[in-house]
Amino acid sequence: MIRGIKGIKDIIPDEMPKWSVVERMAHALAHAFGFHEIRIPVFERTDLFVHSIGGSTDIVEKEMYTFPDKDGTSLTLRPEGTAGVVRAFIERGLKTYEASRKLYYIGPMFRHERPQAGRLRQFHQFGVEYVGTSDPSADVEVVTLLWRYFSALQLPGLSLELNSLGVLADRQAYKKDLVSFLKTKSDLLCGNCRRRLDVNPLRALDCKVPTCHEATNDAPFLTDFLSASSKEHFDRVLQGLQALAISYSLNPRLVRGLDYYSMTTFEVSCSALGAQNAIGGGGRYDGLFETLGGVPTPAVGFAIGLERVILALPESALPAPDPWVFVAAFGEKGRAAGNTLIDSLRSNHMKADTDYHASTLKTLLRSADRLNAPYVVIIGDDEVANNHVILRNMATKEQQIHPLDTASSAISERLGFRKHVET
RNA sequence: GUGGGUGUAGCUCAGUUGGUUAGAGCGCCGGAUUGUGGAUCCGGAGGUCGCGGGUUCAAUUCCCGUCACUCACCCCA
Repeated sequence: MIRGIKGIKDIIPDEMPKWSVVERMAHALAHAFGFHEIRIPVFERTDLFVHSIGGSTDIVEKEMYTFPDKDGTSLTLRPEGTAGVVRAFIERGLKTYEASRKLYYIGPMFRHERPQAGRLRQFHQFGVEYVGTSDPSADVEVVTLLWRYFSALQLPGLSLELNSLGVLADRQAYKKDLVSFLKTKSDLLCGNCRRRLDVNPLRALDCKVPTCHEATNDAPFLTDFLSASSKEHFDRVLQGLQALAISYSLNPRLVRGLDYYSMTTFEVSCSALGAQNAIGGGGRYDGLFETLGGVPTPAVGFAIGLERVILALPESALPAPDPWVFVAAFGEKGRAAGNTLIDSLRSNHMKADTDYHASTLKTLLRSADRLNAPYVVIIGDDEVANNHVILRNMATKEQQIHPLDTASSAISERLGFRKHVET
């Protein structure tokens, strides 16, 4: 037997109702906020990710699925979506299209990590990118969409944290100060943090090793190093969120794992999730376009892990299943009439199905019961002889007779009408 | 990459201090007066006990290895 790949899951039909809800809500809210869908390739040149995400990040250092093309070009399965969107934006000249200011995507991402609860090697993200404005209102809008999306799906135990990384000059001044501080505490730091003291000292701030946490207790805050304009930008973002009654907390330790972030960063965690509790996050990346060879263009976006959303999704977020009829047709004439009726119901956009394995009324009803059919149409030789069918409500056991020639439209109308009333 | 846990029926799991035909619940199939489902009762199908090797008269059970799944570290969504 040939097995699937570790950390790469099939999404089986049983799980699809949740996926449908989660994806439909993403499309619906993204559209409501004026974002337009973009579909970008699942693999790109490796350089794209190295230059955007950053060579010293974990993603690039050890988590990418990289392989040579036939001509030797190094290609990589996308570990995230922003790099590809920005590449497409620059390469295709999307700047000239009004719709391209606000983009969103849904699709699979790939990272070679050890799988665990809420972490897979192929996982799916819903992300948005608001391109071309540095107005703090854009930051607010993106965070608002993120928050409204989770609220609409009724996810429990959410908390939103924000931080500002400032502009590059702010961070450089801060890094200098932080490194000299950390060096005084280096005996407390874990090996990992000590190693990246020079390349990525900010990471020590959100290291979970207790001694590191202790060591960084009195560390200087990046917030204190923000320039006046950075600070003003961040304040306006926070005011915007307050005005919309979106509650958040400030986390000066919030450091994101991708190098391209600047200014506003944010993350939503979900207490219903377990160890991998980051369900969505993002921030501003004003320098990325330039890094990738485009004209300097400010932008802000987020990415949401859909598997994690599904793990936290309550049953109440699922819509009631559509009404449908199971056609219980038996006997020679009954089955023939049943097949015609099924086709006619389907032509009326009424979901109709049967079970050819069952041949008696008893087994047909049992099958209908197992399939959770709310209604069953009974049609045997007797019904055909009498020119009618029986419509049975499985929950109430109530049965009514419909003339055979108008049964399809009568049933479609009746159950279709119910559908509109219920939803 | 590192650590822990677990691999026995379709699913959830017992069990064998090494010993003949390996169990339960759920599910599935059939039946319990002929054309009315779920409940109950009766019957039935279904397992190389993850894989490989070792010890032994004998291994599903003990030992070693290996693979898979899983949780956690790390990191992120």
